[in-house]
Amino acid sequence: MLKGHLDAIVLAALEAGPAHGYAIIEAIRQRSAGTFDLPEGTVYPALHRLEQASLLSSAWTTPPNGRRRRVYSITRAGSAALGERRKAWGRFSQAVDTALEGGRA
Amino acid sequence: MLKGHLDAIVLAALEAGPAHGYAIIEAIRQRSAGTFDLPEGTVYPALHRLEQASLLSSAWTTPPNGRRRRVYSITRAGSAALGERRKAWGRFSQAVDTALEGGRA
DNA sequence: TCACATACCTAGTTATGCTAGGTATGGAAG
DNA sequence: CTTCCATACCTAGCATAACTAGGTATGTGA
Repeated sequence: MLKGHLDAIVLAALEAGPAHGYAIIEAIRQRSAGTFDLPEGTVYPALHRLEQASLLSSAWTTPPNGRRRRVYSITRAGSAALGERRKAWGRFSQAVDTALEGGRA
Repeated sequence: MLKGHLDAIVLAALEAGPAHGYAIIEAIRQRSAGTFDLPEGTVYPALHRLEQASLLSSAWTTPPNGRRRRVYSITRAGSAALGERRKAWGRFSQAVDTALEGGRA
């Protein structure tokens, strides 16, 4: 369970440049050092959600020798949202750290 | 949204000693420096869940000059589970950190 | 031609946190 | 003495999110 931070992770994966669903899954696996090996049923709905929210845009591509792919790009709003999410994650993880340690930190 | 880490936070709050629901809410608020100001509708069901799972035990108390209170204590299994949760949180937060930073960390 | 990897999708289940109510008592204020 | 507030407990039902478990289709190599 990714506990609500999936959106930020997907946005971050697309920050480096556009990619299609399968590649995003692979990128997340590598960027998290293997910890997040996400099933398609998790990622595809998330991509649709993010596009619905205008944080991503998508376009179908059919390269001459390849399969059809839906390539996602992060939008301006998506970059802004990612910035927010990163800050929110920082605050959240800090708070959990101190709560788990007894408030001593 | 506490995103699945509520149980660990509640267990950690009870590590210092038994407490009743209202006091636990207060303790969590202080231990998280005000970040987690949890509604009762979040905490009470969580306490019941944790007792159901034998990670907590409870007893009613009626102090001579006070109201009835249900005091929760962490069990042996609860302490063990808390240890696990702390480790899981460490792994999880580390993975999110690197995923958000681009895997450079 | 048969299997496998790539590539996409969705319906339905489950878990969990929260909203929005409700009950009851002790103490303070008027 | 009654009215209000803080304390203290509870639950039904809602919303969201991630995952399970399917399905479709195509290119590639055996």
